[in-house]
Amino acid sequence: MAWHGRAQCESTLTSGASGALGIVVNPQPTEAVANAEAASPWLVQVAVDAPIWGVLDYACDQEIPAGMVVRVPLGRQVVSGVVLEARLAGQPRRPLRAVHEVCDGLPPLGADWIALLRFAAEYYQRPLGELMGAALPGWLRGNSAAAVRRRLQAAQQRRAARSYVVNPAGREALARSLGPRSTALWRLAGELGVVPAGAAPDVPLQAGAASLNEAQARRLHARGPALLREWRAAGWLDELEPAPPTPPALPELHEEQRHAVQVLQAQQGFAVQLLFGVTGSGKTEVYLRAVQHALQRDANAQVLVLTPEINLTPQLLRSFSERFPGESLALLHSGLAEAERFDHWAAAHAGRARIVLGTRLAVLASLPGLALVVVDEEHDPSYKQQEGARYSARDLAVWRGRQRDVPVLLGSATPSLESWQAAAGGRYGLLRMGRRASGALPQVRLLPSQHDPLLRAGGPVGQALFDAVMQRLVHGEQCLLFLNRRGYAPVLCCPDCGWMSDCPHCDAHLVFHRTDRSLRCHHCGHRQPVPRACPQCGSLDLQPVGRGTQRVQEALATLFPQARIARIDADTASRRGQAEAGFAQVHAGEVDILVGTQMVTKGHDFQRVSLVAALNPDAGLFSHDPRAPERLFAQLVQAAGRAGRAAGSTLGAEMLVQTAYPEHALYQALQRNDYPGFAERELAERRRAGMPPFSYQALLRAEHAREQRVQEFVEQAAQLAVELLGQLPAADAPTVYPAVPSGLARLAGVHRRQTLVEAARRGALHGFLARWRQALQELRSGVRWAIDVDPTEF
DNA sequence: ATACGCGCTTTT
DNA sequence: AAAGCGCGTATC
Repeated sequence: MAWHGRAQCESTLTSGASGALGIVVNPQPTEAVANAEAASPWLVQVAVDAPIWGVLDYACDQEIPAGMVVRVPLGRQVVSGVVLEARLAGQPRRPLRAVHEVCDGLPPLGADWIALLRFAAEYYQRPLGELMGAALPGWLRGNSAAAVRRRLQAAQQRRAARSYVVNPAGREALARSLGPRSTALWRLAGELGVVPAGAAPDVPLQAGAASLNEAQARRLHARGPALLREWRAAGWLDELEPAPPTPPALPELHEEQRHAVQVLQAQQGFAVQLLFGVTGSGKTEVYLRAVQHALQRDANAQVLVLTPEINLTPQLLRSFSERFPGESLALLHSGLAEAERFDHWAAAHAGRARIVLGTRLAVLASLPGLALVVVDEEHDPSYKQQEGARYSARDLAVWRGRQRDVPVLLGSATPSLESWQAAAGGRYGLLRMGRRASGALPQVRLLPSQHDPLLRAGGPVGQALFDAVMQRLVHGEQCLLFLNRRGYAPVLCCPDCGWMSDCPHCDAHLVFHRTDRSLRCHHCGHRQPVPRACPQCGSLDLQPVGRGTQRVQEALATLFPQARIARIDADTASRRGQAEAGFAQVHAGEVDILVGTQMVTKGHDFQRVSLVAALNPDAGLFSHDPRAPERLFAQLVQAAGRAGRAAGSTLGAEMLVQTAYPEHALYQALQRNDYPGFAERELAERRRAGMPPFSYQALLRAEHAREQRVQEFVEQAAQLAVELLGQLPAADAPTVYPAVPSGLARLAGVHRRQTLVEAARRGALHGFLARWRQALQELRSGVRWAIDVDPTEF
């Protein structure tokens, strides 16, 4: 299909500003307002990324198929949008602006992709254009059709890049032909291992340096690829045939894996399997086999593999690229540079990338050949987007599976209660893997903190934990200690007048950071120097209260003077790669004790760590957030998984929990390694309280700098809700709870309120939400608000 | 989002 | 009177 890049050129009167006297006659280039019937008979509906609820109408001189990406004028800028529909229109009611150009290099987005986004927009109560903006790579928004074409072409050339090696005859001939000068050409030749005659190769050639591909050559010299081809034509170079990838030997499956793989391979069409496997039970191998099966079945098949933010880094990626060396793999996550992400997105959209590995945003990618969806660590909270369109990537993954009638595989050692309940109810299949493939699960020991002398004296480590750590040190094994507070102390306090270091913008304490003597707000980023004296009474005796990772590190240095102690948290990891460097130190055995926040419990397997300890996890037991217990359980299980892969541990792997509530059911279940028991209790509680997954929730979140304005807004919202509920059948009507201040009632100087809505049926909730949202929009309140469907944070 | 206009306040 | 800015509104 031949699409002209320029659908309808704007007739820019460039001469408008150049009158003889230099008088600006028409400072704005006059745009074609395309209402002339003959020129632009087509009316195109376009979704653009702006907080606009409807779609926008543009004029065009040709039909454009649905799904095409177009550039359209919006206000005074030109942005990218997606064509939803084009039709021959009569006289438009008012003059329409013209489609600027069509991104003809991109194949149109498929009807299934548009249906996915329509669904997500409706379900999460957000504008379609906004969802599309989140789904399309940001690079597309700001670049012209020509730039898109160039970028696609460059990627094409990179793929086609051939590699060359110099042959024995060519070595001398090439050296002679180059002459003594032209350093640029010599750089190319040097890369091929050709040295000037007589020059002593003082730098030994690196292995592999003798082959050069066209992409590398381009970086060395603008005409690099052309030169390589010339030299090839002269017979000096040989083209290196890409070695056909050798399929790696497959590891033996253990019994549970074999069963899981068997079930997955027998699956036809849409079905969700929940792979409940303890840490180290070999879930990844099951994913790999399922992916392999899907790819083998159909040459056009694509698989989507989702992973939580942190886990993307090395391990899963390596597993996939090693297992499928010949397949094109696209990565989609926010860490990629914008243009690079576009390349990966385009590879997925073209169907070329057969494996698409990414974080939550990847669930919105265009995948014309989607044949399998895998969601690793499906319980992970990072699958829920917490701003803008607050979608759940896991839920949308399941939706996509149903839409395409393909299997979905959810994996976790601690499944979400939603998925667990779905499996219990038979809606999902359940595949259990309870055996660790290598080594035993760590023993969990609960250490009562209540009457511990060391803890009472204010230390971070009780007697039992001290002894345990000491033992590991003696045996040369590593320990990992974590707590969820970074900084030195969570608050600075004046013992004389009771003053506390509070954030001027948030309802939170300023955290004392000793290294740079600052007080910092971990919520809004506010930062100020530590006052010399109490700002309220002038006392010089300000005391740090509580413990953060810095203070723990300091205390440990005193307790274990012989140990090498490292700390990894958001502070030490502020600069890129610094965390990786810290992890590398641990791997290399240069560290005896690693202190950190939750950060250290994710993603990394430490071969020589045999003891993991949670210093004070009790806060998760009594939070007002109903999801705190399941998050705590998942975190502790995940942390435990960091230990005990140690093959050579003499003491055996242990997970220690310092707690004032060793009898608490959560810890008891943890100790028995009994996720099902924990889930059953939690679900019973949820059922009793009528909470999800036994009901469906949405949260109206509202915020404004002036407290009164938010308050008025939530009151009006409640009033509107009452009116709407009166119109709905009573049996079905959702419950609208009174508005309450959000968890952090004031954040960065903004006051926040929230209103919970709950219904027994999803349909009832959505019927209400759509109307409520519309009514709230019509208020034009000036208060920032949003509806969070299936909220996970309160 | 981004930009603009309106009406109010503050500044000159 | 001019400049400044908080707020509401439209973007096709």
